[in-house]
Amino acid sequence: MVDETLKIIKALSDETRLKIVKFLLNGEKCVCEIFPHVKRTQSTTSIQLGKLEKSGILKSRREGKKIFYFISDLRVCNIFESLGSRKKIKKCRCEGCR
Amino acid sequence: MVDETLKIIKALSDETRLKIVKFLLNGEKCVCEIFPHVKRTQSTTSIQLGKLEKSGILKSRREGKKIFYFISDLRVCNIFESLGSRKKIKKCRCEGCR
DNA sequence: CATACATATTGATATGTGTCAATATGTTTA
DNA sequence: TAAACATATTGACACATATCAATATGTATG
Repeated sequence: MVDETLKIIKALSDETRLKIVKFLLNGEKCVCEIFPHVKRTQSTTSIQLGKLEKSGILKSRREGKKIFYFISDLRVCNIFESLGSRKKIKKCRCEGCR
Repeated sequence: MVDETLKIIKALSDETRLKIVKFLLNGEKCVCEIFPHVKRTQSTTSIQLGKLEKSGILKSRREGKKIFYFISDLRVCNIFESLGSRKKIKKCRCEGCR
């Protein structure tokens, strides 16, 4: 139980990754939208997206040349609510939110 | 808003610190109880307790020779609920819980 | 006041990881 | 199928940090 909790918290414990997840609270985005938003290189962003996906927080789908990422774990949304983020979650695609 | 969230998440993103905080969900503990529980050196434990206190998650009080640490931020308790920790929070001393 | 006890700090070390440029992979389009 | 586009991977590097043993600090007790 510590392990699973730690996995999720560690996945969010980096500025780039946290910004990505917060950005995705507005709905799915493709990589080409994400990396300018977080102000990181395309490669850096891709690496961090990979980690978020590996940890189970995000999922991705291909649409033509683009790949879209979206939040896939309700617990992540709950964490932001817990932390008093007043931002309304609009188009989160995770099971609990849609 | 990312900054404050990140601060809390980073504070919890280490196995030792996470174990400490989970342990303290049962109520305040002194250092001499904490470091055997997390299976770390007294010095290591003290360092991590210092970081948790600095981040605002914990507070401490002295009672004789011993120093007791306790959770002081409701958001931390909420995070564990968000993450589906079914453990009942019993004696948490943070504002929201007592 | 000297000693034992509880916790904090310091210095050294090892390990992890975030970042970027360059390159590779995969997909569409002309 | 060649070229353009979107994303992923690799290798190098710098930096952060978790850990421990040893020591220092602070508190009570005899």
